Amino acid sequence: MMEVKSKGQQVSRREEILDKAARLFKQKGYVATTMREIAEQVGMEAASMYNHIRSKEELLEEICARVAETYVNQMNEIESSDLSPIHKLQALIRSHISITTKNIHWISVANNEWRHLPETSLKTFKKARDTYEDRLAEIIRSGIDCQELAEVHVSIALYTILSSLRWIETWYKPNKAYNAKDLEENIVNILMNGLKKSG
Amino acid sequence: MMEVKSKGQQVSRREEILDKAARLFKQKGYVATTMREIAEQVGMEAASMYNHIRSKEELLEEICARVAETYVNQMNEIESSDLSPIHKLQALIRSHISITTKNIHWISVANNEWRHLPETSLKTFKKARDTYEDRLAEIIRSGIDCQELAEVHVSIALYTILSSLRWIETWYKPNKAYNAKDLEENIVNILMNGLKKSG
DNA sequence: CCTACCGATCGGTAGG
DNA sequence: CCTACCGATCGGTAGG
Repeated sequence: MMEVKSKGQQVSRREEILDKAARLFKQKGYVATTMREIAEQVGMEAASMYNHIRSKEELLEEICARVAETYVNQMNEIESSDLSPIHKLQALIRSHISITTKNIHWISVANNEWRHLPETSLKTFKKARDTYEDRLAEIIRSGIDCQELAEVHVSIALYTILSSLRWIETWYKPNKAYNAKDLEENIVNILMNGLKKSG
Repeated sequence: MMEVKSKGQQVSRREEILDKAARLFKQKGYVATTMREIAEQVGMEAASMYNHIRSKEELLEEICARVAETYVNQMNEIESSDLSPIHKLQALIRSHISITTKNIHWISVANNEWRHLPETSLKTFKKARDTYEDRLAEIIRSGIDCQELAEVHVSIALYTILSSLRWIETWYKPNKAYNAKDLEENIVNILMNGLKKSG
């Protein structure tokens, strides 16, 4: 449910193209990835892909749109819960890390290649992202107001949190000295104790 | 001295090309930026630029190399100081933020476009980056050993710090509600208090 | 520093 | 799903 890409053995040809594209877009960047390279990964000629997709841009659009939707769904769930601000924030961080480690290629593309979206979907994506940030900022603000959080500058705290989370896709490798749970515990610890009012 | 790009009124044509290129590379990405666009910003024909530079790749190489050098110089200074680990870490974070806000385009390009470097300079860049990370990790490790820092996972702490700093170039705008000093204070606060041993 | 131009490669289409 | 192919654009060179 919090998976960006579809699962199961029998995925459609279209899903396969999307997933191979996401991997290549992450690895080489959207502009530097050619349709011929994607086709090679899928195992067909470049021209044949156009029976399943409309354009290269459409691939990027779908990847970004699904990622945005996943984040919004997560935010909806947590925001409507009855947790206190600090616990909402904590839940969001955990959920964010979990989504990222599970869909690392897709998230990476949405985070780094969205500026190459064509105008209409670019606008939509930016709006979704801005709304997400506003809602997270509101949670931080509430936390400060009810004295659960230290009196940091809201937008600096916001971006410090998002930065720490967004960069997971850059350096996280599942086969490291720590697993996704360790990652979660450590990051939550560093961020939350830094934000928590000590006095 | 900690400036990546050269200052002064009378910069050479080459420096002008490099700086315009850095701005465009940050804005559109290296691959999506054309030599014709850079030329237009400089005010000449694309072909004319080749009297000042060798290739498009050379522009990226020089930008990345200068940024890497700046960071290494900064690390050398702080590492050889007689500060305690926690104060070294703090000094590094402050210096890092200062360098970033002063050379935002160049730093952004080095952080996001380095993978498009040609093989030889790619190797050099990666090595410089890895060494930098190792040295920073060593500072964190010392801080944990002498009980100045909490017992976090070193590499997770390392990347959480670097992430928070690297993303400044994405969202920092000098004309915001806070200036570079505010930014410094707030980030140092969030990160350090999260790392500092509370007991 | 410009005009003229080139080989390579790109995203995408026609037609089967 | 493939073969054949096209218009556009790219980084870069020749020659002045």
